[in-house]
Amino acid sequence: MESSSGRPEPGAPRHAGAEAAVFARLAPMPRRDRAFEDQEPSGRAAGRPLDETVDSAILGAAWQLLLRDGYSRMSIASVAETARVGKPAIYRRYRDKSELVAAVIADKTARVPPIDTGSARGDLLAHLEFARRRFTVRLAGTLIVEETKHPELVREFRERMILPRRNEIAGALDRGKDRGEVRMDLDSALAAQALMGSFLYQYMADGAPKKGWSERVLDTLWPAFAA
Amino acid sequence: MESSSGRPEPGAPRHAGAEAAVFARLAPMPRRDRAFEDQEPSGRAAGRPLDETVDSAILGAAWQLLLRDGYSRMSIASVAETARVGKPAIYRRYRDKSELVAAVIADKTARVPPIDTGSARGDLLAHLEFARRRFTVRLAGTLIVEETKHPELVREFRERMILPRRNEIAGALDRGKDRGEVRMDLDSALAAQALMGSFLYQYMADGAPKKGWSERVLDTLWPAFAA
DNA sequence: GTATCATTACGCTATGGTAACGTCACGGAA
DNA sequence: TTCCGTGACGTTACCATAGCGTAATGATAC
Repeated sequence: MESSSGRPEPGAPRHAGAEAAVFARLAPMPRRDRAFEDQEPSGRAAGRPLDETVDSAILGAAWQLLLRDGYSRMSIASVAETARVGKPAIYRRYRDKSELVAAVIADKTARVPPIDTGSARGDLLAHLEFARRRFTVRLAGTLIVEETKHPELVREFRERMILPRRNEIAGALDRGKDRGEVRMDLDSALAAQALMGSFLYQYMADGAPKKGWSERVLDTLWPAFAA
Repeated sequence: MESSSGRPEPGAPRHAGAEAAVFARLAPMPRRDRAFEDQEPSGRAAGRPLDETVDSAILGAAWQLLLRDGYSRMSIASVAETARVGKPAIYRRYRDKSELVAAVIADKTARVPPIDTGSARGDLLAHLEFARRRFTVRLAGTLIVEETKHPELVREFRERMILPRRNEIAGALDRGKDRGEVRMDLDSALAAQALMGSFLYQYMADGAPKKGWSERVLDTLWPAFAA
């Protein structure tokens, strides 16, 4: 039973036998660590290495299908097909679907573009516009539903996609305080939530907001932020 | 075959009724249409009538499982099992899963409790508290994901659960304007979105908010609303 | 020699949706 | 009251499909 895979990675059971997989729950990320730079100074590599173009094809396809179909409707087979890759190529890298999706989230991680227009209002407007064009409500929706079944996914999502952006916005407000544009006792995090939340709720109520929406929101809420 | 009425129909908004009429054009509806317009004058009923306890058991189970598992994971079989009902009893009422879920939404419809504390701040606080304890982010999430596949569901959700509440809150703000508590040029709908949206985003970022959260949000945003 | 690659197939389980069976509730007619 | 037709009831079985995860194969890259 012991998987015959002669995988050189001792600590990273990738897809072991059924029973081994149970214990493997503790060791996420099969071979993914390699992505963080091939430590292993010695050029160790028995056998053919993983193809990195396959890596990114899988991640790209998974991201695309996750957005389109949601978590539970996204199938490994469809990911493989979209990526023009065999299913085993996926299972070679990720133990199961949830691990793949976690990797996708990690891959797409935030990348909050550094926004600093010089004024708090300008920063907030830029963030709203960014959210309006990029924020993926559907992704948030499909992941939050998995809360009970896959809490790791929600944690990953929060820590990598939600919180960094909220903190970035809060930071813009804090800079505004230093410049005297924003009232000192404002709870920046709550303010950031109100802004981003407006977007979320707008999407829920009426669908994606149109151009000019960001300005209206900011005009409405700014009096609560201004010094 | 249009209607051999099978149901005595004592004002049962259950499956059919005006609410289900939304789907009437897409959906032939086996014998449900009759419920809201067919002649009940004559003691309409050939055969055994639908059991209303089964009606509500199905809706209750479906609601519960929809919240727990999300739309795509919720199965008809599990609904039947939870409701202690046979699958055919469900298919006798709804053509398919999406129609069942639409009926569930219709059934749970808003029921925005009339909130009127006498002050705009009091009303807003009450609404926030209500959302904090009752708003089902998971439901919103799972439905928004179905946007492309089942647009009717999203429409139903918006028109029955989201918009009525938003309008109720906006109404509270408008009453505040009349009393001079709220600034006249406030966009009430946007303000309502910011409040409810704060809740949504809070849930996404940190999970369900704790006690005291509503007050903090309101304290933060109120200056933007006040006259 | 080893481990990846794509392809194909397989076993298993879950699901949607339908059909058949015998039973039970109801209204209307005898 | 008795009987009958209608249609809902639960149960069980069934079909077709789809998904997950594994295995076998032959080729190919290190």
